[in-house]
Amino acid sequence: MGFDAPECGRYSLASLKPFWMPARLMNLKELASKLGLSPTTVSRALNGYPEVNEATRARVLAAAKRHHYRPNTRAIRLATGRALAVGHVIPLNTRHEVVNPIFADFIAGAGEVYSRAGYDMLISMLSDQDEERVYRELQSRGAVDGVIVHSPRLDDPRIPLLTSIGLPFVVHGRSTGAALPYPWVDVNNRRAFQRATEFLLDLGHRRIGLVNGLEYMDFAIRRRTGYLDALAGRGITNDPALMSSEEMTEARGFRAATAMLALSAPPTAFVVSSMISALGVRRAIADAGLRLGRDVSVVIHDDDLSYLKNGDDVPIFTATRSSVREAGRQAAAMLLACIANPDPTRHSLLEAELIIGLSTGPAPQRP
Amino acid sequence: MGFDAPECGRYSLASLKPFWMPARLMNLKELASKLGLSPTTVSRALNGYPEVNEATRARVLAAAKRHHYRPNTRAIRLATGRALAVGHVIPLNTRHEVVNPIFADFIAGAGEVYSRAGYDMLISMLSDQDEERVYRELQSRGAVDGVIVHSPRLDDPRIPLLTSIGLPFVVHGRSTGAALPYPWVDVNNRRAFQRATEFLLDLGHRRIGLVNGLEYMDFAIRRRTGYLDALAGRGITNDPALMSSEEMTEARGFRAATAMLALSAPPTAFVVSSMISALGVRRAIADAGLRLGRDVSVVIHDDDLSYLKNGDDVPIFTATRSSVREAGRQAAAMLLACIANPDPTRHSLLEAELIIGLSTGPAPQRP
DNA sequence: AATCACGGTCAAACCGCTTTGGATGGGTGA
DNA sequence: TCACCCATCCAAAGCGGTTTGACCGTGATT
Repeated sequence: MGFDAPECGRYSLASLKPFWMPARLMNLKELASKLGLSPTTVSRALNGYPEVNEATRARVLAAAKRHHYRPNTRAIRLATGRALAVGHVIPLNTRHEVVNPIFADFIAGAGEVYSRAGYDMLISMLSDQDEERVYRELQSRGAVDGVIVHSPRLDDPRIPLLTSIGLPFVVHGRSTGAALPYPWVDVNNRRAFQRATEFLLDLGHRRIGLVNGLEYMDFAIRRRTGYLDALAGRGITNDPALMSSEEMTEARGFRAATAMLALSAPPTAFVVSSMISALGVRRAIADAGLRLGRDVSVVIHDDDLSYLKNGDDVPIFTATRSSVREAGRQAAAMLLACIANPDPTRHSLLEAELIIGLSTGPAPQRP
Repeated sequence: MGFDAPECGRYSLASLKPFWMPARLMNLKELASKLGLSPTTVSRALNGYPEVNEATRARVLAAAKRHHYRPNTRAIRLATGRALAVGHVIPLNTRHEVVNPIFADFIAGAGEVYSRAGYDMLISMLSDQDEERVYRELQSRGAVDGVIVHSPRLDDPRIPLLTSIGLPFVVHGRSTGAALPYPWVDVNNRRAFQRATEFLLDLGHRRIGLVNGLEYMDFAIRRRTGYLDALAGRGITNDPALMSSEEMTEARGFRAATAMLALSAPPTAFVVSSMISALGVRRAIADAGLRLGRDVSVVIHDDDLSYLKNGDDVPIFTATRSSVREAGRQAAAMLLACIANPDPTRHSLLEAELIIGLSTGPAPQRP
């Protein structure tokens, strides 16, 4: 308590003043006494309760504005018992500490909804080992009213955990094998990849490579299922050499595609799980002396990331597109709804849109 | 208050129970009475105050662990007057709502530091119009103890604003023209780009294109200065047709490089402000039938983003590399220091490392 | 033996807001 | 005229911690 003396010689004390003396803030009691009213009445006036005279309310509102009064969030939180905040717990891939690239756009969407509702957004990123501890603490410290669960895996342990400790949550994605019902927002990954694959089949491609994400992630499994369903629908047996499952980075995409293109019967097309992997696939195609969209076709899944747009006007890649920012908005809205009125049966399944870009064309004639 | 009845038929009420009945939590008073001690003593024991018997302290700690006691953050915040939280206000480019791609890695680094210090990290993203309002509210609501200022512009108005309202802050980057001293963490952008350009000059390149970010951003100006300094140092006059300043997206990088390569005297090398733009530059080079690293050289600035690594083992691009995650760690640590003991003269200048990749080679002989 | 210092503990005030349970007084209906 | 109602407003009790100031034995000091 009380600040230490500054230990800087170069700058005048005057110019430093604001650093040492934060402005004293107006509080309820002071505002009330200025108005000659009780704190009770002022509080009610500001919060729109009916039992206060409209003339009084107007006076109060005017005074509040004039004195730049903002109720202290800390006090509100304690008094109401609500945190007025939600948490996003972002798992970092333990081995490489990779942040999921869709994360920024997702929370940009979610943040819109929270700020409109007067909620704060808390982020905690951590290696996935101490996830359980973090969720428990978030709950017992009363830091948040609910959380978003990111990057669900198969039969994800976080779902029973959160359910049992009674912390409201919404999952971004789904978790195959979960025993309990839980609220979620997800893209129809299976359908998207089935359509992408069928689109290539319709163009005459028969050997189609899958460059997928790591298949302990739920979405990656669904995507593979869609890919396999499409092949099976045309009576094509799948070739394990044409299916890779890796982290979704440029380098891994490059490596996977290079390996497949070196096969004696190389693929004439790829379905790729992410924009970033696809950049590596594109590089592999170029390095092999082939031309994208003519010699080799590529369909990607496009999360419509703001900093990695699939082209300005014409899409570079043909893609199944689904805005992850919109998913963020929906998940946030659903979480707020769950906080107000818990109901694990809520969910929202978003359909991806197939957009045609420059990266696909008919299968080349001579194999 | 009080939950509404569930309106779902499919699931048994038992399985829903956790959704309706969050577990009651242990609090100080209850813990104290279980121990036959006063709340005062228990509080002091847990917080390591000296005036409590070590035997008592041990008892208290054991009981706290046994009952899974966590002090309620809301109460601590109110009682101590500290928010125990810091804010990151992320400006969204108003026109396109683009999130800065380095953001995720920066806060991953910052988050490490905060969580070790027991601080929460609050994110708010918003169009840059209502920034001022947000900072003021963050302050007057008492939601945070300090903030990180992202993406500073020339003579950024946020610096005098925060200084005057007395909210501790650290800038990630610098703001040319600021009148007051302020704490910052930044990469030596000028030096990095000077070295990158000199490296290309040493390889014999004479016409070097600059694909820069938008030059109302402070870092972009410093980078251009470094580029120009290097050219001037060799007595080369710069050609405005070889300098572009755009949003750092793949498509813009592609466009800028394509235009330069179509000049009658095209560049034989590029200095590129970001990994993402460089992907577009690479595409432009390939589309022009040229080969990266042989016909055309490229040096990029690499923020060492976790999801967009510059190659797995060998760097794809020659680059000036500086980890933005490390910058996040430093900024966070500095902010915590400023909160504890304000001092606007703190700063940290990180030097980028020049790493040689596959994208550079000697200038081709016949121009 | 009386005094002092001190380690260990506690009661109570406080942080700034919400909310419960009255109080007050003018208007109404019988 | 009197009881009753309703519109307004307020005092005080939380919320769950921290922190101040006081208290009380005990061994050391004089």
